[in-house]
Amino acid sequence: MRGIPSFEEYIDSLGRLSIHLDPTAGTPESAALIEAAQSLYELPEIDTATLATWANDHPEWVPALGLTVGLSQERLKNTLRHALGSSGWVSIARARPYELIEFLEEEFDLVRLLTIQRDRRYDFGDILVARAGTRATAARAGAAGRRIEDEIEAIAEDLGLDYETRTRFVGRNGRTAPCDLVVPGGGDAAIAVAAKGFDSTGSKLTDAVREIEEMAEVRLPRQFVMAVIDGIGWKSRQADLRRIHSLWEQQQIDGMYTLATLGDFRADLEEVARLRGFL
DNA sequence: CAGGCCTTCTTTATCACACG
DNA sequence: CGTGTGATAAAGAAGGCCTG
Repeated sequence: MRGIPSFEEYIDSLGRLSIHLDPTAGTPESAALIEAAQSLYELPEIDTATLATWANDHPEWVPALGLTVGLSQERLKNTLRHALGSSGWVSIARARPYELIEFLEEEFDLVRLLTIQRDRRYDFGDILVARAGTRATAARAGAAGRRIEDEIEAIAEDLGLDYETRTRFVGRNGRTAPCDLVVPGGGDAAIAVAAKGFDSTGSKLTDAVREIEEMAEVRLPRQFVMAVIDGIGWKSRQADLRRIHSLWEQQQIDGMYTLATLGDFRADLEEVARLRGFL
């Protein structure tokens, strides 16, 4: 047996896993996009009718229209699922191309954006900006996440409650669980609130469910647990959403709300706070 | 700088339909 | 009527930023 290397030696032996790719190298995906762009470029006229025909002729190129209005492939999927009932743009483009284009037009201004971008000349700076795009989307993600948190915090603030945000609360047997808002504080929690908004999908939604299950498990009977859950990402993650909903049905948590029913949230929060003598 | 957040990418399972 | 294939849905892993 070899001896155990020291921690420092281990650290020094860590290496890079990913390989670096030449950003100018082509891939099958980029080739398809270039072909799609060329095809759009050659359209003699751009309007909803010609685009519907185009989409119907090339269903697999629909993502190019998404990119035109600033929708990545994943966002396109989730948006279509929300609006047209399915994330499958191929089927949609084949069966109801007009509906697809009308939607992109009304919601995202497709014709205008395509028209002005198609004939524009792009320089080196534009390319660098495009490559830096992932950074911008990550920043947007953070902002979207705080949206719900900010909303519920504003309500607690407006009601004049003492509260803490983004912390853990203590439940039975001294066990703790995470929460996004707690009244009046994590150490003496009476009301714990989870805020989980996702416009995209992924296993993070499963993690969010696990977190709420943890809250339900740790809570004392007298502690009130509420969850504000929203975002179109849940439409592609219905099994996870169902798990939260059944916690509610079984009264393991006391309330579940979307941004649209935040009025109920406020009313319930106020009622419980009054009951506990915080107001 | 650990921990938290959402999005993107990848893989696996399920479904629908054409074909022989 | 079984099978194979293309497409969608669902699940899992990774990436990248921000905040306290």
